[in-house]
Amino acid sequence: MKHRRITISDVADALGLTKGTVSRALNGYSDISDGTRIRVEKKVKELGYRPLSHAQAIRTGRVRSLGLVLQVNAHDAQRPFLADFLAGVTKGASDKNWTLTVATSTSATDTLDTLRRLVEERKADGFILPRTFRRDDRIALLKRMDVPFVLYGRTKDMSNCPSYDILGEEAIEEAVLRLASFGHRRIGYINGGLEYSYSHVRAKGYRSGLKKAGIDYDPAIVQEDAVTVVQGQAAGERLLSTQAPPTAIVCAVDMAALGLYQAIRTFGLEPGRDVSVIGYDGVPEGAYAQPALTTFQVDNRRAGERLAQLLIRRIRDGYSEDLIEFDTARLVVRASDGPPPRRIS
Amino acid sequence: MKHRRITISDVADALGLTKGTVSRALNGYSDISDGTRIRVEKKVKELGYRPLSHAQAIRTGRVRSLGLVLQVNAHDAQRPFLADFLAGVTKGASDKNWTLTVATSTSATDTLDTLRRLVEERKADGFILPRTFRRDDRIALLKRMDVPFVLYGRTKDMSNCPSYDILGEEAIEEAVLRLASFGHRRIGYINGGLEYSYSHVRAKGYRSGLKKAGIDYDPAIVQEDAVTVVQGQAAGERLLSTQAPPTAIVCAVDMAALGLYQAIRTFGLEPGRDVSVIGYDGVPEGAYAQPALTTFQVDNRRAGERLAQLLIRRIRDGYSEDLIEFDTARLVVRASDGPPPRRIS
DNA sequence: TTTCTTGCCGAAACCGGTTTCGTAAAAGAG
DNA sequence: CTCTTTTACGAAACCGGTTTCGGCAAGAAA
Repeated sequence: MKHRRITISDVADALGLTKGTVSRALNGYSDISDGTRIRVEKKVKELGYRPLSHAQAIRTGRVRSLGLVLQVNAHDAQRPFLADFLAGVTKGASDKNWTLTVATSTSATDTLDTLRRLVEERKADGFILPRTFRRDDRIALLKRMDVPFVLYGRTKDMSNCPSYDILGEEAIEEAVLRLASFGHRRIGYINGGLEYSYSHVRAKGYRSGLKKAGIDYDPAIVQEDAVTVVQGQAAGERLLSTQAPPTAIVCAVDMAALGLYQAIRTFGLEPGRDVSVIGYDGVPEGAYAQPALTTFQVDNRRAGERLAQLLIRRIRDGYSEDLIEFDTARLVVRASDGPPPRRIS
Repeated sequence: MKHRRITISDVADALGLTKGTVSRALNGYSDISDGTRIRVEKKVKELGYRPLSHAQAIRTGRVRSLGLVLQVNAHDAQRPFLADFLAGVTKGASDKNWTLTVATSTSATDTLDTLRRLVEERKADGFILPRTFRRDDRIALLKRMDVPFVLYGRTKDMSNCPSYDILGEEAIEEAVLRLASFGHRRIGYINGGLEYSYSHVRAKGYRSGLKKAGIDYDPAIVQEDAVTVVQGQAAGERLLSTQAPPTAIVCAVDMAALGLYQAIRTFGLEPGRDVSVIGYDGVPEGAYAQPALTTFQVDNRRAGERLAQLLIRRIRDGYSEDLIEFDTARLVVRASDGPPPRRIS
């Protein structure tokens, strides 16, 4: 025979109580004496009883699960950060005895459909929204359906939006100042796509860095929409083709920086020596590149864990102002930046 | 007021039926007339009714969810394949209206605990076991608890094990034969860890390839336990330090091949020209490496999708022999292999 | 016409929990 | 020592589905 799983009634019977009493004892109701509460807890451990979360869910409406919808067709920088991020999220979730339900989608509308389906079938009590856009339909949808969520990133209208984000503006500003302190005066910038909110954040850091360094902003040495190696290479070639090409370039995304390497070599120059490069993300490839890429490392595991905790609190206690957190990226100095080359001519 | 979700009773009331009848109509019972069945389906669509999966689960015992426990401390080659794999699994699952529950663990025993917890709380009806070991405790545990699973890979005792795997032996054999046809006679091999079943599979392919090429097996040019760049580099240095170093090296894992590149350069040689290299996995880094890595590409998205389908069939219909599938890896010819260098001396 | 099937649906139990409500016993107040 | 309040638990409803069982009505067989 299959060993039948033990239910709350088994626990109740073993103690001569009713299942209602056992349930209240386990859920911390105040009308249970300490004596019985302890007896119940002991018996639960003894019998190895664990409530079925979906049996609880039917009454409480909570499945104790976090939802995550990943859009994966975009063959962008999503890849490297995923494993760490998942590790963080599931850590944060399982610490509180929650689980994670993941789904994938292939387009923005597909993402919305998937979210809707998960909500309707109540597969999750709330959602983590990674890679937020400036204007994000997911947020609008979930707000309309009154479903809790937390952002990894920011968005235009942050009202009632619990969120966690890295201070990319600080990092990029620091990158600019660092290059300026090396003596660079022509510092270019390769940004990500403007639909992403992080691109605006980091661009802001670029400008404030220039201002603090007393350098004028020159749109001729700023590029956009580069999040892959190929796009980074193209953007780099455009920058280096300008009349007064930059001697240092900050990239909003590591993968673009790696593409920039190739562009630099196309011009017969050497990254790190002739043109300084500083990236952002901390992708593993950067450490193996030649020269190893100086970059700002983001701790995605920590991000995932914090996001899970924030979301659980949001689900349990509702929205409050203190559900907004920021963290910093860590500068990892390697070999791709330094003083500008001495002018020979 | 919050808009109450519509239940099966709402559908029943709207049609003047009982919820039991509606339930049977939707679940294909034969004692429902076609007329009412159609009326029910129309009304369901009209009202936008969707059953709560956890409400169904309480009676049926099925939560319609697949479980996946990833061990992520091992900072190995797991990383790149994850996004595609997840995309495949969730695709296969959601096509049948199932979902995916993921958890992570940091050690082998942690994995077992996590599996147990998910089973006890019934967070999943079955599990996908990635990266199978020769001797795998997860399999033993799930068999003992009578929980369905499917392997991505093989194991020593395959009895009653639904599985999907890539024919790594064929790929590696082809790699050896390809190198032999270029004229190589000293073909080395860098294997993965012997705890993984895939290492045995691919080693078998190496030997059979040698045999078909009429080359004797020489343990002096075979290395093991290399799954990272660093390990690959170390293994490569050992191979190249031998008395009669190989002119071509096959790697069981791409990341090791990328490490091998560095080892080759350490010896003042150039990968692809002086020493041919063929990898296996198809990691994206390989395409950007110099020279671009010739490798066997594994379609992890397809693997995930097939695994999900196999597992759902296993859960629904029980085990049968046709739940074992194999697929092939696709040779991607790039620039890291070719004829051996002409002997100058 | 009577009897036996068969088709089709209602009624109710059931799954494993949570929550409300009522009340006996114990404790406190007068 | 009575009366009121509190404590601590039992009883039962409830959540939203699924499944079993029984029976009415229509059609088939006798």
